[in-house]
Amino acid sequence: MDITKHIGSIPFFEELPNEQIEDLSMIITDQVFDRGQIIFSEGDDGNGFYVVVSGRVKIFKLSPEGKEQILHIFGPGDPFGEVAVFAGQHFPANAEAMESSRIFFFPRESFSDLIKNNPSLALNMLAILSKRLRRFANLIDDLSLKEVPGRLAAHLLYLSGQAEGTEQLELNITKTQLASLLGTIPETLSRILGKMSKQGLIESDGRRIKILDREALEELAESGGRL
Amino acid sequence: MDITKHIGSIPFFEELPNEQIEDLSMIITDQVFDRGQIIFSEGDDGNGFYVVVSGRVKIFKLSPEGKEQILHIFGPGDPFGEVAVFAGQHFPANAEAMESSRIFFFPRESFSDLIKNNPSLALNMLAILSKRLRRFANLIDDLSLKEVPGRLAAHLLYLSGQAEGTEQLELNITKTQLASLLGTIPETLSRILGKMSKQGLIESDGRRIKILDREALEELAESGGRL
DNA sequence: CGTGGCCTTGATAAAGTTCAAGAGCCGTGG
DNA sequence: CCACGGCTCTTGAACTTTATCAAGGCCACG
Repeated sequence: MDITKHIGSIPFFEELPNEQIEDLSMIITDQVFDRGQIIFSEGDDGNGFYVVVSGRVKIFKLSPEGKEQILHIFGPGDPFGEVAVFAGQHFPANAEAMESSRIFFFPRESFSDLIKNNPSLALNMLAILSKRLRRFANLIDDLSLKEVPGRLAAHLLYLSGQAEGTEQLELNITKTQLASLLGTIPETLSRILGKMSKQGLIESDGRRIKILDREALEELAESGGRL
Repeated sequence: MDITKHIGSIPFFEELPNEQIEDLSMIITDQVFDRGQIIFSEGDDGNGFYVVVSGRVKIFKLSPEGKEQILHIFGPGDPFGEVAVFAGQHFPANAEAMESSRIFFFPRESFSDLIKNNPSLALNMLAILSKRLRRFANLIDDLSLKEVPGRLAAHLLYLSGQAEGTEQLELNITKTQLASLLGTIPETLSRILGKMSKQGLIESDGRRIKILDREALEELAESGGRL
């Protein structure tokens, strides 16, 4: 098995001495999930956490009527479900494989033992949780203070920040999912993309979006914006 | 000074050996903030974190037009601003004293040293951050999936859960602040409280609110609810 | 080639915000 | 002691944003 290789390449475990990586490899469960398969559901007992090895996983909440709000989309190297390990017992949201994905599972006990002996691991984990808190704070801010065009503008700028330089973006999710990520519905998203195109802010062709007027987008994102 | 006594009584530091509490007391800055005074602003450099000793502190985001979304309200024993210590450098939101408050400040360096030697401290911190993530996830869920009546119902039930048993609640914040906490504005909150009263779900008199029909409220909170 | 998912567009309706005005409350200072 | 200013809360009316419902087009995959 090449499990140890995989573990070593998870950013989060990088600094771990080989010895401990081998220990880890003994307690890991290695699983593959098909596209659409549920990894865990809100309220399930969480007796460990997961790391994406390959593929993508979406973390989301469901309203009683079945509408979903996506909280995160995680890819290779990203841990998820850790909240259940440190606070309380059950998962606060649902996790589903967006495509065929390989996932490592780390049982709670062994992991918290590990942390007790590895302060740097704890600090890593603290950094990860802190970053998520920060992102959530922004999302809450956006949801309550900005309207959809503002949220979309902010998101596009965020994406272009990732892929630095280029004004040319490629969505790696469907527009329906993007809508859910922005806290709205596909119809509304579609209309707003339309308006933005008509006003020359962007060019939108399927999953390809080109930023034409970055300043105007920034203005929109800042101001909470109307179109 | 009785700083050590105060530190010992912060839940979070409880398990710390006396020695280290004394070490801590050497590096703490002890400050008093008046009502309305800003403790830090979004974007400020965060070279440490805070703990409320007495009083109350509100953590919030501001829209460019000045509308605020309250993220947390913290009281005695609650730490805040830790995100800046573990992830990145600047504070992701604003902090303001809601009343005259005594606050301890812990410089980043010394605190992260401390954590390196105290795994249980790290675990405590992880638990705190995890709980906040969980609360945020719920808030996001509410904001995007529920309408205001549903959020209000959920919040009232949450409050009554705290003060266990009684159906009689006393808000300890203004209705304007409650509106901000729910992601809406005072006018809307006022109207919805009015409707709930008319329909016999609650009785509302100033800051005193009495739950008359708990089941109906639960139904509202569950279903995302209309009135 | 048909079926299902995804995307778009239109008409309609609901929820919430904005703006404006007024009432109640409280602490300060004349 | 009373009046003033400031703040909170409430209510009404107009308006805006967004969701809902319905229908049609497109594309990929079996």
